[in-house]
Amino acid sequence: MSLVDLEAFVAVAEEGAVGRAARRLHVSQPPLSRRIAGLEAELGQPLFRRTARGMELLDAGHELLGRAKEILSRVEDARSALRAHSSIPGRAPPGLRHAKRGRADEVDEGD
Amino acid sequence: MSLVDLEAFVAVAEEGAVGRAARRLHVSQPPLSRRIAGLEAELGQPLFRRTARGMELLDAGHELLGRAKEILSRVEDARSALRAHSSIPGRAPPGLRHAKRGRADEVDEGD
DNA sequence: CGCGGGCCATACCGAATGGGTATTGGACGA
DNA sequence: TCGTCCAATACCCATTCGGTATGGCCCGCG
Repeated sequence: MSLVDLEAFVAVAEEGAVGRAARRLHVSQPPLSRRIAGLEAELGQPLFRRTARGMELLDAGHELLGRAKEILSRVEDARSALRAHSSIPGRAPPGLRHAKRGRADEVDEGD
Repeated sequence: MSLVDLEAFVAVAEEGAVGRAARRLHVSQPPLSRRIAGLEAELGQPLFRRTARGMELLDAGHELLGRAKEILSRVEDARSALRAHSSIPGRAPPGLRHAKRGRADEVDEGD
């Protein structure tokens, strides 16, 4: 269970369909579908019921949804806290992230 | 910032040295060292000060430490809640995780 | 003062992860 | 029955990631 898994899960839960969630997350449907399946496998139980027109949250899924959102928001908090806390000792304006061994530095554009 | 990053960070913070943390996490030192460096790069600021005998938490590091532990514990909670909640609709005893596309199913032995 | 042992960082390589395209199969509505 | 929307699978390639080997630094001890 990684944070990416949780984001994927939340997106699918909220969109009610892998395809739509995939568009929302800017990935294609199959990887996302696999990710959900992998998450369910890891947890040892299904989170969704596959219907003809999408994915419907199961009980376990509901249980997870709240917690997942909670966790993701804490992560966001941590990120911004760190940003705020930014370099009280030795600052360095963002923009130069000197990531030696690639770390994509992704930007979230709001389309 | 992934959960693995956070675990790594916490381990290093608590052990005070990458090498010891690496042993604790059952990985070798270089990947862990890289992971910390990557995390710092991603956050845009150092979390540790490298001294001759280990890693010393910086302010930003302290800030992160609490939050990281909090997040990790929530994740654990989610896991056990899911386990408890286990398959009220359609059970399936653990042991068969049918993970199609490898998901290592790691077991944490307590050495 | 040189040697040994602790530490972290880098270089390099091979295995595993992960995303993308193409495709299949089921369910529904026109 | 056909067209559409859905998720799952098969396959392939790029990227990520961990391990080994190595280097450089700093300290304490003989």
